[in-house]
Amino acid sequence: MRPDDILEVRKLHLFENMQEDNFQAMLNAAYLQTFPAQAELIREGDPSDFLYVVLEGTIELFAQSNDHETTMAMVRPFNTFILAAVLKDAVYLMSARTVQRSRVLMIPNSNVRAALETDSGFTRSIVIELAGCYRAVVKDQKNLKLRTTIERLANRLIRYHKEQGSTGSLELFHDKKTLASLLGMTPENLSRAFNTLKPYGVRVLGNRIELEDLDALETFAKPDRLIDDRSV
Amino acid sequence: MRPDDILEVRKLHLFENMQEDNFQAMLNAAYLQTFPAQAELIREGDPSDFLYVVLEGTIELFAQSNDHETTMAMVRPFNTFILAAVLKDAVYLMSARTVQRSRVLMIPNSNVRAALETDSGFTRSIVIELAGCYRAVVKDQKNLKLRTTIERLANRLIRYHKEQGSTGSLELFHDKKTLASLLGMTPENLSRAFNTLKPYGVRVLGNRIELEDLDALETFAKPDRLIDDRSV
DNA sequence: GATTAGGTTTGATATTTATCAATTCATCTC
DNA sequence: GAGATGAATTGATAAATATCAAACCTAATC
Repeated sequence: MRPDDILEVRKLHLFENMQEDNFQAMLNAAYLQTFPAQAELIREGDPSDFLYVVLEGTIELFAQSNDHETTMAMVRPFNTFILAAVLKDAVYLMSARTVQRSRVLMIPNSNVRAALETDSGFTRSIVIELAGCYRAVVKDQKNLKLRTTIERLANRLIRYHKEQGSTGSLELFHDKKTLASLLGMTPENLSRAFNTLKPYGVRVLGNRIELEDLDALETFAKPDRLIDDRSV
Repeated sequence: MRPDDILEVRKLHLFENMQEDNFQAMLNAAYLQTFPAQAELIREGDPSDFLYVVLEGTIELFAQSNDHETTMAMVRPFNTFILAAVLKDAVYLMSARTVQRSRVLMIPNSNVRAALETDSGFTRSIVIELAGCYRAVVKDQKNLKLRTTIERLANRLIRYHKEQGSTGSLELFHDKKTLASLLGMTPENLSRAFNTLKPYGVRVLGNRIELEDLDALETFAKPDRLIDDRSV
């Protein structure tokens, strides 16, 4: 494992309150793996074996039922995924695959839960992390139940725009098919939703989106900090 | 506070690993309140002040945005609500109101978080509880994104039927308007969804629903343990 | 027991969203 | 540069869901 990777992992909120020796023990037990694009990391229904930390690349969390598939979330560095399944020692509720070639740290389930018992700083961090995950899903659910597809797209564009420095344009890090699924709609509808937003200054240039009239877009989208603000 | 209430609270998974003196201290700081029907307990966007434990009655958690309102969950004894907001010391993401006259234990935010720091048994229970809450919302989201309204209704009926002892009939504990919102549809559509399920042996008698052909209903609903099984 | 209020159902219709098929576009390979 | 592949878009249509209005039912009130 590269020294600056260790540093990055150490800086994660989840690990920053952990005692140094516990952190080292956990790292020693962990595996660092690089996966090619489109590799399946976990499958829903399987018992949880590792806690995953994304160091490089992008991971798609998705779920299936009755021949339908939907994207639940995209995980980018330096975030963890499927923490809840590990803590409850339960089966995964979501599957995970790489989008691009990705580097991932895998910490065995048993080591995470051992550290949970012995390191109170780690335990407190886990509580905060989990509470944050919970609130993120609740916001997602409000987004789904209270907005139309077009409103969801508009607000997502505003969010990405802000995250990328409010420069008047933004880049989509996943293809439109995935974005559509993430927003709970079909690719065809996403395409039409972009057209509907044209009068509000939304220009689509492949993966680059230009927002030429942010005020108009925000008036339309009516962003709500209790849904869209990741930090709340 | 009645002795058997204390006993019930003590038995909650959230408190069962707490040290006796910490539990007593927390209880001493808590308020026991009885609210009439339709009383608003908390409003989304307000800073969190209490952790709530439902001892009697039913609480509806709901959210609003742009003149729309949706029911997020119904909380019955003996469960807690808005734990995540308290732990993060953040604003509420959901509002809460009583459905019927309800008795509720209110533990001040600061006492919960103090106990979190000092009582490691409590901290571990919180981790498990939170992880469970997270997984419940993830299941909800899969339910919303992967199923039609009619499938959601069918599976919900099967779940209530099982929870109530699989006697061939079940009772709805909330009115149909609320059930519709919980399932992400309008009351009119819920009514029509019930009609659509008639060929599968679903009989509606006010708040009582009879399932006369459970096999047929399950064949239609295709229940999925990774969505419908509360214990997974 | 008549009256009222609110929940529920039904009917007619509109809107939203999905599906299917065809076409365009971009990218990669040879 | 031709061909092949898959994503993205467009058009036509179907299905799902919401809306609006009216009727109906039920329970509470006076």
